[in-house]
Amino acid sequence: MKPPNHRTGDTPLGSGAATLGHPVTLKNVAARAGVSVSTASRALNGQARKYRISPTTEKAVRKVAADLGFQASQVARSLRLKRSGLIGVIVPDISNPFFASIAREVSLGVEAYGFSVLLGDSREETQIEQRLVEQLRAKQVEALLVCPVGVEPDHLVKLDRSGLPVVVADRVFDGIELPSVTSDNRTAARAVAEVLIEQGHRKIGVLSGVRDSLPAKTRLQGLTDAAQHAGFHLDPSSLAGNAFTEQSGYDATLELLDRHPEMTAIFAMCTPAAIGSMRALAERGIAIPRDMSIVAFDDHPFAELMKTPLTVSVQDIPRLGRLATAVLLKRLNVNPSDDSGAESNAESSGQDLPPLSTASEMQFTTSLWKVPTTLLQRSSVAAPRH
Amino acid sequence: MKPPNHRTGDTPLGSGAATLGHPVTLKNVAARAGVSVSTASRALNGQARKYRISPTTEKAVRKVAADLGFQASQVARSLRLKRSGLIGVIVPDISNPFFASIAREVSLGVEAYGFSVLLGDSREETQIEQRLVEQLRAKQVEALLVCPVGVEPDHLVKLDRSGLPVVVADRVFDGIELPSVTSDNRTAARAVAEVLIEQGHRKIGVLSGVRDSLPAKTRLQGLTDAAQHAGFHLDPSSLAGNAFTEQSGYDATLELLDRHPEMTAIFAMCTPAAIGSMRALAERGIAIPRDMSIVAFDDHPFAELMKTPLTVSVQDIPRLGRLATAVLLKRLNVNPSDDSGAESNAESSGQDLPPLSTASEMQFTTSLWKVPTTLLQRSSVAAPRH
DNA sequence: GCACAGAGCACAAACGATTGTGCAAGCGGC
DNA sequence: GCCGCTTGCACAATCGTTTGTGCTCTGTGC
Repeated sequence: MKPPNHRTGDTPLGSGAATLGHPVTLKNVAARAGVSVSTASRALNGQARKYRISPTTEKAVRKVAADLGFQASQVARSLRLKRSGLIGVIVPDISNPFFASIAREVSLGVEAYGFSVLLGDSREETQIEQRLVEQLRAKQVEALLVCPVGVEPDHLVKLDRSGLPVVVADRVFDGIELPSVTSDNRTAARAVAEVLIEQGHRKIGVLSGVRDSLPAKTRLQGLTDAAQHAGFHLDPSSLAGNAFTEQSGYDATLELLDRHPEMTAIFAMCTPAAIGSMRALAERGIAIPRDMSIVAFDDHPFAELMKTPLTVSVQDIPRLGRLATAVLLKRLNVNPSDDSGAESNAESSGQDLPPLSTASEMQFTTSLWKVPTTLLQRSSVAAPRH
Repeated sequence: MKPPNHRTGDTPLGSGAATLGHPVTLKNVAARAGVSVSTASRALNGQARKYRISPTTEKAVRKVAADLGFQASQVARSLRLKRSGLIGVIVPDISNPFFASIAREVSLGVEAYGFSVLLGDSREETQIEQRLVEQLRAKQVEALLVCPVGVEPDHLVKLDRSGLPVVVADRVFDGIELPSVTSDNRTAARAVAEVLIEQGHRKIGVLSGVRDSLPAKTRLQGLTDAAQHAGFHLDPSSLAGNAFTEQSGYDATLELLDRHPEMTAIFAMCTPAAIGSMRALAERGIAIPRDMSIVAFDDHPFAELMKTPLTVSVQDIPRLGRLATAVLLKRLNVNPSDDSGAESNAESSGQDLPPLSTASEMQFTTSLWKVPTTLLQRSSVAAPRH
């Protein structure tokens, strides 16, 4: 009828992919193979037996498809199947290795099931986060993994209720009605605080992350636990900062130095804040650990290599990412070894994830999974000189 | 006819988004507003005037849409418009801040134009890279930014020829027929090499990245330039390694230490390799810079904070990312200030990008843009002791 | 009283896939 | 020779949009 195979057909030889413009469509394949579109579709989707397509025909279709370099349009497919194969991942800052690692694990983990990751960088701004959520929703993502920026999880809860599975990681909120994945911050905070306390520190300044976020609250809780156990308590005025950023750590440190000159140690709620703090301390000529001890939480994998040693509580970030991925997949009802998946990565199937083995609790709306942390002591702590 | 507004209609009050399942479609909106789908579509797309929809009707439609929380399905839209609004970004390792920064800039830069970024992590494997390319192609990405893994750009060139705009960054290839963005590696390499040479180093070991990649070749070239200028030349046997990875740096260092015990300095082609090298040196009890000097290229922003100081050539990564984004956008024919874009980020429009001001050269298939680098000297270099 | 213009909207055909169902052969049994 | 079963495939509806075209009014000029 139309001259469709003129262009695709007159390349030197029928082999190779489409040469230009001409998106190779199923219709083309079908025409060239001399069958109908439906037959072509079934032949290519392994539905040959089911719909009684002869092996001869099937092979013919496959050959033509291969020759033409046919790739089914996922958008048409999505429309029909109501499955976009897209998963949204929204993080506050992808250039932060912590979030990058999480994104990475999700990307690797879902790839085997034919999903792709749509990336969103909220720049630590709630407003942008919301815009991204809308943008990704419009793109029909099938699920969302969010490391929320701040303190407003409401729009996420609403989204989840409206049928789009949402999983939150790291920046988890208290009583949030969403499946969440985070580290065991309380235990970790206590452990890291005890390093200070055992050295005799009592005047401890805290560089806080977003105050209302669960990580911040829980880490504070762990510190309080440790203090209480050691028989003292922390004055609320020794808290400063309100963000998980380097800038916040810098500002908060200066603030604390002014407010509490007697301070002998700093408890940073994240590595970026610790780095900002170090900058501030360096500017004031305060040496670590001679004049000031410092401990922190590991938000990224380079802490190990930093010039000022830093005692940190190390999160198993890839594991956290894998756990989040597993939760996502469960919510998407893809049992590992379902689709074309089950290829190589057995680990992404949740085997190494204890909480997931109890697969029963995976039908939930609100559960909190925790990943254990380890303590890495480096010489950023000494006894106080005062 | 059908009872479509039964479900969407009986939520407590028409306000708020869809409560469950019911994807709010244009048809719903139209029905509720008492108009046809086409009218609804035009009303919502600002085509009211053009198609003589009365302002009354237009407002009514808008209101209903807002009430229902209507969001046009991008997949249906894509199908019709043949524009997916998707841009693929494929990098060897997203958890490497260098690539993460690039991905970030792309994500931020294209967001204003309604594009989203589909992320692919090739794990430094050509095979996976190719699989990802196919996967993203099927998802109908409108353009691809690739930081290729290795040495085979052919499939990318073919892709570009077949009509899918491809831009490559960083891991650029010699004579590759694709628009490329990279740093000015030759100059940078020369500068960093001269730091060694001026201290008297002549026995220099080189930790190479992928041998056939342009960054590796060009950086070697810069080193050779510097050597030649200083009146000596490098033995090919002083090269080791063949990947931009920490492992490669580690292995190559051990190899070189055995092969050339007289070596006094190391020239690492990337920071991960430098880090691997440091590990190897530490294991052998070799101190920096006392026993061995080392210089490197900045692949990530934390070099500044590392415990062993490292003299590096610093790439302006965000700028590289923005440049790549600008090239992408150009190839997509979105002039900044076209769409709903032109919001805030003036910088992403290419203003800060000198090579782009010459907008004429943007219609190309094969151009190489370079971003300047700076030199950051830190005490990882001392005079040789031998 | 009629033609005609413009306003205001509806119809229907795409886009590229999937899938339930229907239709035409071929073949064996009686 | 007819019925019925199997085989092998084609038809057509559908997913949710966009958009060219055509239809029906209302009002005006003459």
